[in-house]
Amino acid sequence: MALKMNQNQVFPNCDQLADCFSKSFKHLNRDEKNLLFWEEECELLKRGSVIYAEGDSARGCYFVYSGVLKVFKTGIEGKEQIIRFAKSGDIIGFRSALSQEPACTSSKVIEDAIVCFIPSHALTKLIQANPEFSMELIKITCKELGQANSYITDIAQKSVRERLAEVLMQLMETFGLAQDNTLQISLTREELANIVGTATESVIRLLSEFKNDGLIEIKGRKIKIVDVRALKRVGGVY
Amino acid sequence: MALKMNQNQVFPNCDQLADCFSKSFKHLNRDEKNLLFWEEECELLKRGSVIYAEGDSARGCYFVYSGVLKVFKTGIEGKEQIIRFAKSGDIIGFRSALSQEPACTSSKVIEDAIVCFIPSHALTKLIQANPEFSMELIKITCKELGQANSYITDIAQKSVRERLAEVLMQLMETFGLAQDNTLQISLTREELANIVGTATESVIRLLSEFKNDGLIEIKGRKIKIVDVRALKRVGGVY
DNA sequence: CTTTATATATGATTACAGTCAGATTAAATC
DNA sequence: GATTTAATCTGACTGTAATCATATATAAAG
Repeated sequence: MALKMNQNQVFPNCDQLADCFSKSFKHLNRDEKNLLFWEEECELLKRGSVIYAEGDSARGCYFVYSGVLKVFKTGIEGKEQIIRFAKSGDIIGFRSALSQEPACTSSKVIEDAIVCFIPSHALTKLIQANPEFSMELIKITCKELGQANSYITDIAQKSVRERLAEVLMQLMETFGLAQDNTLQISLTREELANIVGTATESVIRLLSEFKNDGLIEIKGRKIKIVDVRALKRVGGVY
Repeated sequence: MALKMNQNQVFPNCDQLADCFSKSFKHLNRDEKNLLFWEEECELLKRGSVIYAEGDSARGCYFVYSGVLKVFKTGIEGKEQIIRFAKSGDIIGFRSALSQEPACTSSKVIEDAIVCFIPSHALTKLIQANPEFSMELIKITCKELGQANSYITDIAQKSVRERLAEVLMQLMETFGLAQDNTLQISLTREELANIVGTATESVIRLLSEFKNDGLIEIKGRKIKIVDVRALKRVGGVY
């Protein structure tokens, strides 16, 4: 499965990984970064590849060097609920790596990604050795928890229409817009539905309503954000 | 607001607090527990009291010695979404204490509680000094995150009927049953609705359906669990 | 004990969104 | 480029659960 980076120069070296890691974790010295990326078990993964799946007992976690992943749970009759996305600089799967419990989410590639495996022992050693790192890990987890709690409230109280508008705004925040105001991430209607927590058909209908109302423009999977203010109003985002 | 414990003997002393704390955090020595509870800022709070509210900038977090609290977010038109409960041995509010951001949830007393304030600096000092404590905090947060993710999936995919049955099972897990199989927590119908994420009327209707189907018995706010297997089946809990 | 407020209960109505079915288009694969 | 597969779209129908209205019961307050 895993390919050593030196087999192919598309893979980043230890320093490049460490630089990228510093986007999220600032309090690591050179030795500590070397510890994390010593084994340099990088993989180049194409759209659709599975990084780990619900129930897997993890021997480590994964650092995303490039590309985009979705983290999701599999619910009733296999329907995915997308929990979050991970992009360059993010770590995924450290929950089960640390608690030594089976993974409670799965992770798949949305945009071709380079992912680096970090063994549990390296992560644990860092927590032992570096309190600032622990603190950052706690803060990252707390932030995710805060977002999860917000999403519980939204999904429980807002309509599908409101949630879809909100999700478009979140995607704009997370992935940004191109020069032509197009979302820098392209998802299938089904994936959008699996974020919003609704049926694919509902997303299709609502997207064309948004188009008719002049809020967005659609070219296939590319969504152009036309009226941010109106979308935020629809989504109840302030 | 805060009352020193030595003013009134209903309050626990430092050792009692430390013992209770050890239910959740096992890797603390005597000195570290003393650090946490040195100030012993305990409060006795009655049902309905607010511990902290959304938007508050916290100077610390709270340790629950006894009683039950609800942690919730305030959504559309003031409707509460209950995120979780906290009981003896739990800490609440450390997210905003550590990140120095305003609280993103509120917390209210459900059953009269004794709560002890832990200042941010004590918590931070412990994280600096004790990696095992950091690890426990990370694991606790991760566990909460896992539960939040499950709940997102449930609320997005299950019916109100299924979710109510599931919530009853969760309450049974968390608070246990008395000798007569009655849930050891009594909530208003509105509070139940604010966990499930539905209207109060729907909870009322579904509870009496469950009663007619022989799954539960109701005496006011006391809910007697009659048929666990059937409730789990309805809730899709396995 | 009486009054007021809050919680619970039930009915009637509406509407949002899910499901099912079929048609069309786009994307992969050979 | 042809074939297969997957994704998108549209329509019709259904059902769950929200809302509104009102009655009753229970708890809190005077």
